[in-house]
Amino acid sequence: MSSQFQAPKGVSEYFPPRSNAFEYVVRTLTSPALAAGYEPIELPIFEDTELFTRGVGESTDVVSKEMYTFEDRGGRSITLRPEGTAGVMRAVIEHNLDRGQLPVKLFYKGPFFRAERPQAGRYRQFYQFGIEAIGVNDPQLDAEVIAIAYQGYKRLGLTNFTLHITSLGDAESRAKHRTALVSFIEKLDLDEETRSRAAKNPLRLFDDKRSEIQSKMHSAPLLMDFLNEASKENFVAVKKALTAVGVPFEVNPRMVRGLDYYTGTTFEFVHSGLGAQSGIGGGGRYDGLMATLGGQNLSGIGFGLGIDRIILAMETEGISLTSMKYTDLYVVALGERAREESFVLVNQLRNQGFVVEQSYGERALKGAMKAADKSGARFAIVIGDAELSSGSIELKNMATGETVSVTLSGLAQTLAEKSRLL
RNA sequence: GUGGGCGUAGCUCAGCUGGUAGAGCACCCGGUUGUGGUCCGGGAUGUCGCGGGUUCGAGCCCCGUCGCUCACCCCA
Repeated sequence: MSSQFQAPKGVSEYFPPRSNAFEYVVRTLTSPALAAGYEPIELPIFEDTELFTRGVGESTDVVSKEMYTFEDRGGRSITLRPEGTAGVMRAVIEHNLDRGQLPVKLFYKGPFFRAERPQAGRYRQFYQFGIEAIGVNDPQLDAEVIAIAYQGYKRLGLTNFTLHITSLGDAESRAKHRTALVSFIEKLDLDEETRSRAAKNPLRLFDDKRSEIQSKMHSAPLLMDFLNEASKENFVAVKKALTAVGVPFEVNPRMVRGLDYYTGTTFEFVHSGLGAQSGIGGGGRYDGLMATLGGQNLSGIGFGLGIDRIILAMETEGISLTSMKYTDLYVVALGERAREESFVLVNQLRNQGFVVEQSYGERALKGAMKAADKSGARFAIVIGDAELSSGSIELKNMATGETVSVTLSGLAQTLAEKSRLL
């Protein structure tokens, strides 16, 4: 029980049966993105540290205290990626992906790293699925990105979640609001730490969970009320498009995102069954990011969805996660000669596309059948000397217990027919 | 970085005011010379997180330490 090595603190790990859910979730989230023409991009897990300090923003907690940063052997400062968008933008700029048809539509998945104190749904290594659509600023594209996330959650069977959206407007709107908000906050009685947080980004105070802060912020000026005409129209168009495709949302003018690059439409999916870390995904538009990183001045929009939290959410909703393993046939062989022959048979069936498992070694038949049951296989066969000489086997339906006689040579055919029936 | 809770079998946990370590599940074998799920019988499994202290005696009390966990800040 006291194993010599333990996984590093706060990492999420997946092993059977739960790992089946992990693969399934990633696959399911990917399909709506594929349906909308997004293409995969595979990127490094570590990047030049400056990519994040400049892209994500020095004032964010992510950059100022949560990055895994180290020096490589060449004396370069390297950081394990804490989020996905900055790396995607770097690759787009570096490889000139934005020189052709726009928008560039990409999706990615993989591990991300933040050196935080772990808690329920928060890990130091966690997994995200994300998409980015770069180079076009169209409210329909905003709605498309949000709808892709929404469809992913729905396909997984999730229901207890809410989509919060707001608009941070354009630079002009934000500047006006910031002035008003800062002068409002100056008049508040705040502790030193909170005040310094507000100095970095005054919007952060909207997101403070402490009730005394919330009540003080109750009458704070909302960015929503400072949107200029263009920003307002844009937000109306996004909402209209979402409604048109049946994506329900709640406008939440107090919503704040943790990364500094967001502008315009921002959104967050919140699940009700998760405890303190309830965000299962979020994203938004980023107007200045690409230029900040040395590329063209193109706008983009994207999201990141937390695979770990989605799996937790599915578990709290009682969505069955362990039944995602699928096996057509379990083969039990009795005796030396039968084991040799059945090994060949099993391989043939696998090559024909069936999912086939088998028993190994000499096992008691009862135990082997139990293993067949545990495997979740839909059918099982037993092969011994009798079957080899007669060429006929009993194909057993594990759910009903019924058996039918089939010839060894006709097994694949029969299996294929039975599969089609179910 | 700050605060709470918890470390006993593979898993979930019980263990009285200190007196020789338990249950359920899972696993293996058998009841049924070759057909799983239910039932019955049998079997294997523990540095009681680690180190020290108190005591005739510590899983239990005290100190330290490590780990896990939940929450705050923040976020997927």
